[in-house]
Amino acid sequence: MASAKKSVINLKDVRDDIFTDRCDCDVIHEDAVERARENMPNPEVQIGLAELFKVFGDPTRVRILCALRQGEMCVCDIAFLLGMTKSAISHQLRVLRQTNLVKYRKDGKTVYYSLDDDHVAEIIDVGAEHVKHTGAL
Amino acid sequence: MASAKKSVINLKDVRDDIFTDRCDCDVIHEDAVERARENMPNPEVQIGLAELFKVFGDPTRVRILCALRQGEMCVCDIAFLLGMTKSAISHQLRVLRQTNLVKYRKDGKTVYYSLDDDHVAEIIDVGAEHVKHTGAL
DNA sequence: GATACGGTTGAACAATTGCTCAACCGTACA
DNA sequence: TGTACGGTTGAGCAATTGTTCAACCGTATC
Repeated sequence: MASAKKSVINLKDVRDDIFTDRCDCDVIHEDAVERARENMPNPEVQIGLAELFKVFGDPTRVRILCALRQGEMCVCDIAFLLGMTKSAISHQLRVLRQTNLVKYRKDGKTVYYSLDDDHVAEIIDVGAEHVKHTGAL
Repeated sequence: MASAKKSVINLKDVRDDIFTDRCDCDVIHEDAVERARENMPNPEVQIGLAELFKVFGDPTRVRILCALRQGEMCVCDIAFLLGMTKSAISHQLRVLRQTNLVKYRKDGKTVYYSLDDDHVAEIIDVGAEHVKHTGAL
């Protein structure tokens, strides 16, 4: 839980999965497997991807990110906007902080949060485009 | 669970969250809240985003998608590549099918899976770029 | 100093989730 | 027809996760 690394997903476990052969079948198309193995992002990036998207994959967190995409806000503002408690929002902001998706600045009692990186907005936009395009709802 | 809609996240519950005021504080910056409320994607898109990213947010599923990004593969190939059982892979492929991220074709006993949409590859790429850029591991 | 308020935190609980296991379906081939 | 194999499925279990609740920290104001 409060492991040394901030990783939500245990990298070692996944590595074990990768290198321990638990497969219950033979390869049918060696060429396809070889092509995939060579061109896929390396395991570290794969796990990083899963961790990144996992954070985006919660309604509360993604709504917070959508809100912050429009400009910085304090915890109370976000709580009011989403109709949730400060505590619930603060817990999720902690996750977003630890994964470097938001940054913050303090001013007196107030803490202002904002997106940490242009990539974050970009990911939201690409995702939103897909959602609208497929109407997958 | 096996609800009428294929939604993993219950849209109605989130709507209730949105419109039921569970906030335990006052707005501090009305302008910021109003700006966010006006410019955020609508609730349907917000939930769609969370559902989409939730699917990407699992190591096994994202690795499957990374593999299929290099070309179509059958279940056995994927199982071998990831060192997992056909069953485990098949369960995850079902999720990917239901969310329209992969499509498939049958040929005899074999089922070939591939990405359903260019957006899927795009999302992987944008995410991978962010992961490499931040070194957030 | 006392009070109020923005914000954080940890424990606990309910809900969700991914894999395993065993059984099963369909197609191919002997 | 029987056997083998690719693939799917449902139940069950262990692990993870998001919210609530209560307590607490810091800063500002009286």
